[in-house]
Amino acid sequence: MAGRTGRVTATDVAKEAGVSQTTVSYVLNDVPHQKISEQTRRKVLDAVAKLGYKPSAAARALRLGRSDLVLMFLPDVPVGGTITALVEMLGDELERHGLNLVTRREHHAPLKSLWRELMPAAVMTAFEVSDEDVASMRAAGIHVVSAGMGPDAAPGVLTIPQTVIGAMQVERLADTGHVRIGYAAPGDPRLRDFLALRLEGARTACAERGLEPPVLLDVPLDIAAAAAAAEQWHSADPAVTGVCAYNDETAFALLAGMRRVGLSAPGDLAVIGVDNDKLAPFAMPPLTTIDNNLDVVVGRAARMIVGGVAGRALPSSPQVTPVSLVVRESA
Amino acid sequence: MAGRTGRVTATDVAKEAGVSQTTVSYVLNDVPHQKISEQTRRKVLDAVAKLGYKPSAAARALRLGRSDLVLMFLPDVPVGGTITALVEMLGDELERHGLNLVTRREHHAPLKSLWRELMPAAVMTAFEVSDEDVASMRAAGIHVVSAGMGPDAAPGVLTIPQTVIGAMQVERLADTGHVRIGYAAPGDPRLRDFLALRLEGARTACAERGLEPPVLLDVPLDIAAAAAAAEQWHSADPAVTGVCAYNDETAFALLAGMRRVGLSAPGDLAVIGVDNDKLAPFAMPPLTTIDNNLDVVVGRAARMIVGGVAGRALPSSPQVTPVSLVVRESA
DNA sequence: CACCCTCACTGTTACGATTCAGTGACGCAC
DNA sequence: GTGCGTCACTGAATCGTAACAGTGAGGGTG
Repeated sequence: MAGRTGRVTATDVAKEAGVSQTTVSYVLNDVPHQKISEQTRRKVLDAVAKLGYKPSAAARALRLGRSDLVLMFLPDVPVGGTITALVEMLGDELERHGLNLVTRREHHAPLKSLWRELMPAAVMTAFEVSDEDVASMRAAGIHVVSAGMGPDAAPGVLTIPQTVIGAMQVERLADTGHVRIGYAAPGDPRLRDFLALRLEGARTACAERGLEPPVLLDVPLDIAAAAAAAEQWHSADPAVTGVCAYNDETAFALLAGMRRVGLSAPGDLAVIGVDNDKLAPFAMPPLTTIDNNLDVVVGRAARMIVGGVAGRALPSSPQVTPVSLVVRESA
Repeated sequence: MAGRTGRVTATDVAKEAGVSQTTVSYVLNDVPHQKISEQTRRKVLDAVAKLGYKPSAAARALRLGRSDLVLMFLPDVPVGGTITALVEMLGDELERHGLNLVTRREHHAPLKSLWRELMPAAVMTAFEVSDEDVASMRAAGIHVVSAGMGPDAAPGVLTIPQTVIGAMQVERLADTGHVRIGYAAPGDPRLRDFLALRLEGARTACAERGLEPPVLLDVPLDIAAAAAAAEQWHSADPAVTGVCAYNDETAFALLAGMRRVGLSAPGDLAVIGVDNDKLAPFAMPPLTTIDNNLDVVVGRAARMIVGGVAGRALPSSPQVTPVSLVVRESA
């Protein structure tokens, strides 16, 4: 049955079923304009089951010129948090459609080298990629789905509107009576791009409400440093009474720093995070935050990727994900 | 230069360099017993650079009978937390050696079907796999690295000793004067296997110290439920004064529940977690926990995988990862 | 009964890499 | 000057699948 390599091939199945290897391929791929009798189809399927045949992904990829891999390029941000969850969810979803997700950090491999090697069915980028790169990938028959973070909702681009996040934070604080707003930036410089957009959203929202622009301070993941920032906001004149944190991590650090210097939320300083971290409900006090609805993003991304691979065109309508406010007690 | 497919092949490089395609392959793979003159080598390398040639992973995989993919089977535990970080780190590490990590949940695809399709260079399993499966993978030339969680340190198996974690938690509590110990189990039934081992470790440690076995209560990720559990421990007779939490998440929930009913840590109830979550220092009070040193695990796993693929034998010595106590304030 | 279709298949090639088995050219020994 | 051994390459087979280009059998038409 199997050759000396031990692998069961389509030829083995053909022999077992008493048909040609071509027929096996036609049956398994449900080739549109090929008529296969029910009887033959059954024989082939039985042989497949009996021998436990699994087509070789490598041979298929070589023949088709593209693999069943989906390549995801990630921005070079610290591990953990939102992106990791996104990867996890997307991987699960693609798996259901027979695709395999492989992730890659932006800085490690220059885009170009990798996609030429792997010939992925699709590429998903979670950061800005040059139009030139996108064009050459598209030319090679690869479906490219981009996740933008800006406010620009280009057709076929999946957008998580970072500016809206910042704006929504400010609005919550303004709605609860705060007029002097602070912004807690993460220490990590790799988050610069995200920070810039969220901050811009916050600034714009302040302007729209007739408030001063937010007072920006770094809040690294360190209690002492966070405490210093808290004091600085609290003792400013006029005092900052509400702070937008870059994310929940930063918010946790800030809350811890506040405790260190005897400040409490939301009384002395209201704090609102971003991400709706699993631990957010257990913060002291429970953390009010912005949920970026990753499940929606993942669902859409998966649909665009799977659809694209199946030959359907990308949606031309903007794909902006809604973000939502989760009110708890800290703001 | 390139065929009608647009792809630059080794044949294109050969033509450009004025040598045979075989020679190109020899140069690029540094084939041991083939003598290639420096001049020819240079010509080939120049042509490669000029054309931007990248070997096709699919063709290589077909020929070699194995791809550059590393397949990782994960237990079906909730997303987030330790395992996700491990995947992230391992992916980065393998990438440095030209390998691509693909993850798969235990429940989705039965092991067998996937490895036959992908012909991975190695398979890493983070849970128990039947010896039969391992044997057939090994027979197919795939390197299998298993991460066990039990106390058994089989040769070639990477072990994160879950029992030691539970024991270490108890020891910390006992060392700080606690004699009546509680154990906070997570609500999620999918964590059952891990729970059983950690709990067993805790039980054994209690016995060795001459303490009663730990009082087990469920602490789901819900403040009210956690509060109830906290009161139950606190009002027991004799009272439980120190609790081992299944992980940091559970510990956060417990601490939040305790606040709800006016109990504080470590005074009324000392709490010790597991995982050394990024947010652990910012808990109220800062969370004492067990660090399972994932970086060490990842380093070893990567070394075993890369070594195995390169043909080196697996280390025969036990590969038990040290876990360590991180003392903060909650216990 | 010659012609053309459709049906239900089969023979063969191509995808792009690795690698076994040569093959001239050259040097050296006897 | 024949024999032998390196050296530095090249030709061709091979991996397993997809799909193009047939092919014989059977049926309907004029």
